Order: sequence, then structure tokens, then C-alpha cells
Amino acid sequence: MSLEIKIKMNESLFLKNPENSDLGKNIVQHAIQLIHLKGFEAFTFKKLAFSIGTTEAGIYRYFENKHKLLVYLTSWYWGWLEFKIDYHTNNISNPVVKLKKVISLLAKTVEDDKNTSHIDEGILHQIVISEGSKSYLTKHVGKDNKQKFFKPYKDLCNIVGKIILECNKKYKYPKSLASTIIEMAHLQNFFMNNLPSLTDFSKQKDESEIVSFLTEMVFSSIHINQK
Amino acid sequence: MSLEIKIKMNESLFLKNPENSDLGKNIVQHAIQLIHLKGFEAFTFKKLAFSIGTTEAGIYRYFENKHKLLVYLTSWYWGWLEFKIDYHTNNISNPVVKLKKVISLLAKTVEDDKNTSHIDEGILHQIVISEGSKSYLTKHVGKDNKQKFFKPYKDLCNIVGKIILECNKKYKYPKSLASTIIEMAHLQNFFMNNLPSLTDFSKQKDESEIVSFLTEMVFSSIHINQK
DNA sequence: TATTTTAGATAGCAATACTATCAATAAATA
DNA sequence: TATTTATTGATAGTATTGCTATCTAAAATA
Repeated sequence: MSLEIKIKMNESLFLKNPENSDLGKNIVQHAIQLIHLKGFEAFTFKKLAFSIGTTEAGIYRYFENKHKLLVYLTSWYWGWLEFKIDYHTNNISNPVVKLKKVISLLAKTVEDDKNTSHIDEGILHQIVISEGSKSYLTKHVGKDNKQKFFKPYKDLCNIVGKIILECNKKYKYPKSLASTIIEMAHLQNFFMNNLPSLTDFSKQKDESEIVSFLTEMVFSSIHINQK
Repeated sequence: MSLEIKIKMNESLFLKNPENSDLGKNIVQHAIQLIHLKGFEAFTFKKLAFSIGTTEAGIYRYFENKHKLLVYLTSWYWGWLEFKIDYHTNNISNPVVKLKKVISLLAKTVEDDKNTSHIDEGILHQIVISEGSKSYLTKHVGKDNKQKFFKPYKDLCNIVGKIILECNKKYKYPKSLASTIIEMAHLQNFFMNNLPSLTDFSKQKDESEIVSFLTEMVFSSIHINQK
């Protein structure tokens, strides 16, 4: 028996739920491939329609525009990651061990999750690294925020912030440190692969160096000896 | 006698140097206003032309496309900031004091620099916060990097990294910590103003809280007691 | 079987992202 | 002073993007 994971999505992100039809799933699946291939700026609904074998109008029946599709994809990713973090840390009672696990889950390459058929989490992870911040770096971030578009991201940040507080109740900046970890787990990865002189990691090396950097930074900041 | 600051710019960023003509300076000046007003996505050369009272073709004589104009503006900002950091720290011999000054210069609101007539650094700072990362989060980051588009950013990162090493020669991640400081000085500011629940700072409060957060993070990481 | 939902096909339109051409004017230089 | 050169303005045009509308056929559901 295989358990299909379903991430509960904000209904305002789509016109028709892509999870409920083959075309919808195809849109999501191929959007991930195409955004990864072309980059978000060069990605268009017309190209997406062509790659699926449907029409532009067909895509517009599911998503209002490509920005909402991006928010949908990143939201899905954060929701899925929260689930994954829950799953891998619920049996850990020591908050220090828990926080280390979270950092590792945030910064390490994602392998395709077989429990979600149409979504390739590995590629989606790459998209979140390269395009994720474009989902909120807009003039309409305030409106989008009112519509709860960033709830999954905030939820994750909150969870991480709470674990930080469990490690040290007196630490003054749990949320900022949490958002710093999350953002830097991705940005240091992007820099490592594209602008390596902005990091101390070589392209050859895997993400474990990023994990070490972040881990040392976090536990120093909250004055906990993690060794 | 007023000393006009001139930032040496990468010649590949423009077709005709905007510093050398009134129209060019107008383009830069109004581009800053318009990008800040509309956001980079909604900003077009046609709108810019209209706001200056020239034609679209006129803008294209100076900049190949709006992406290069964005890279131009952010590069200018990083060059200007490096100059400013130099100016404010060259007389400081203690690297700990120096690093604190740098963090403060990175994170605090910028006031318009009267030494540059056509560029409003305060607004440009806002643009770098909201749009800056879009200059490298592209599929052509590799090509752009080969053309040295990101040299000013890398130079700044290098300077900060070196100061970190001056504080603690044994610290393993000076460049990553430097890029983390620079990015987070901006991103925490953006979050504070737009997605405040991702930070521990209230909208009312000024950037000094961000400076405190970053300062504690940095000096903890390099195991220096800054008090 | 009747009816609602879904998808494919086609058309069209305003805005965007450019490129090209030509004339007017101002500045630099012969 | 005459003349080349650089700069700008004006206009046109094209391919692509972003989006809406309509109509039909097929599939799912009542």
C-alpha cells in the first residue's frame, strides 16, 4: 500500500485545483520541468501548453498567471518540507539534535519523493533555490500576504523558531535566526554553484559543508555547545 | 568645492555611458524612481521614456535591456557602498570595531548622498533590498559572471570576509559569513517591512535591531566577545 | 438519456521587448 | 567657416507575451 501525500493548498492560488485532474497534474509536473529548464523569466504559459500538448487557454483555466503558479509551487514545497521535518523529528526529544536535523533537511539535496507521483521534489528544490524569493520580492507582497499566500513559509519559519527557543529560551531573535537559516540554506547553495567566490565551499563538495557552516552559526548564536 | 564621486562601471553593462550625457543621467535618475514606484517587473523602457519625455528607442541607445540596467544600478550601489565603507573605516585599526561599523553601514537606512547629483542613494538602497537579488537569480548568471557583472558585489564580500579573518584568523567560513551578513542586512529589512512575522523586529522600530541581531550572530560565530 | 464538467481549437487584442530608419540639431574638428 | 561626427527625436514595424472570449467535442455524472 502506498500512501499518497496530499499537501493542503491555499484555494486562492488556483482557479481549478490541479490535483483533481490529469491535465492539472500535467501542468504542475511540466511547469516544474520547464521553469527549471528555462528559468522563471523565460517561462511562459504558451511554452508550457506546447510542452504538454494542450493550449494556452487550458493553462489559464487552472492558474491566473505564472506568478501564482510560482507561489503555488513554492507553497507546495514548504508544505511538503514541513511534513518531512515533522516526520523526521517527531521522535527526537532533544531540541539540539532536532535543530541539527532540521538544518540538514533544509540544506541537503532533495531526492525525488516517490509518494508524490507528479512532483519531482529534487527539481522543485532547485526551483525554490533559484526562483523562490521572486514569489515575495514583488510590489504586491502585501496583498499576497493578506491572502495568506506565504503561510506555509511562515509556518515552517515558526516551527524552526520554536525549536531554537527550546534550545535557549532566552535567545532574543528566534524568528530572524530561523528565516536566516532557511534563506541561507538555499542562497549558499546557489552561490556555491553559480558565484562560488561568495562562499567557502567548492563546487565539487556536497551540501554537508553548508550544513556545517549553518550549524556552527546557529549554535554559536544561541550559545549552545552542540558537540 | 564639491567633489563629485564617480564609480567606475563595467563597460559591458551599457551601450553608451549614461554618465556622459544629460539624457543618460536622466535615464538613471528616473529609472531609480520608476523601479522603486512600480517594481522591477512592471517597469518598462516605454514607461521610463514617457517619464523622462524621450522615446523608447532613446533608452535602448544606452541600455540593451532592463536587466542590464538593473545590474548597472546594483553594481553602482555596491561600488558606492564599498567607497563609503572605505571612507568610514580606513582610520579604524581594531578589526572588531571595523566589523561592527561595516554591519551598521550595511543595515542602516541610507540617506541621499549629496556628492552624486543624479542618484538618490536612499531610494537605490530600497531597490537593492527589493530587487537586488533578481540581478543574479537568473539562468544567465554564469554568462553574466564571466563578464564580471558581479565584481562590485564580490569585492565588497571579499572586504568583509577579510575583516572577519582579521578578527579571527582561524574562522573557517569568512566568505559565507560575509555574504550572509550582506544578504541578511537587506532581507531582514524587507521582511521587517513586508512579512514581519518572519523577524523579531516590529515595523515601528528602526534598523538598529537588525544591526544588533547581525552583530550578535557574527561575533558569536567567530567567537569574539565584542562587548 | 440528459446534463454538467472538462478540454481542445481558434481568434483576437493590448502591452512588451525590441530593431530599424530618417531627419534635426548640436558639438567637435579640419 | 565649413564639415564631419555624435546625439537626440520622431516614427514605424515586428515577434512575443499576457490574457480573454467563444465555440465545439468528449467525458463524466445524475
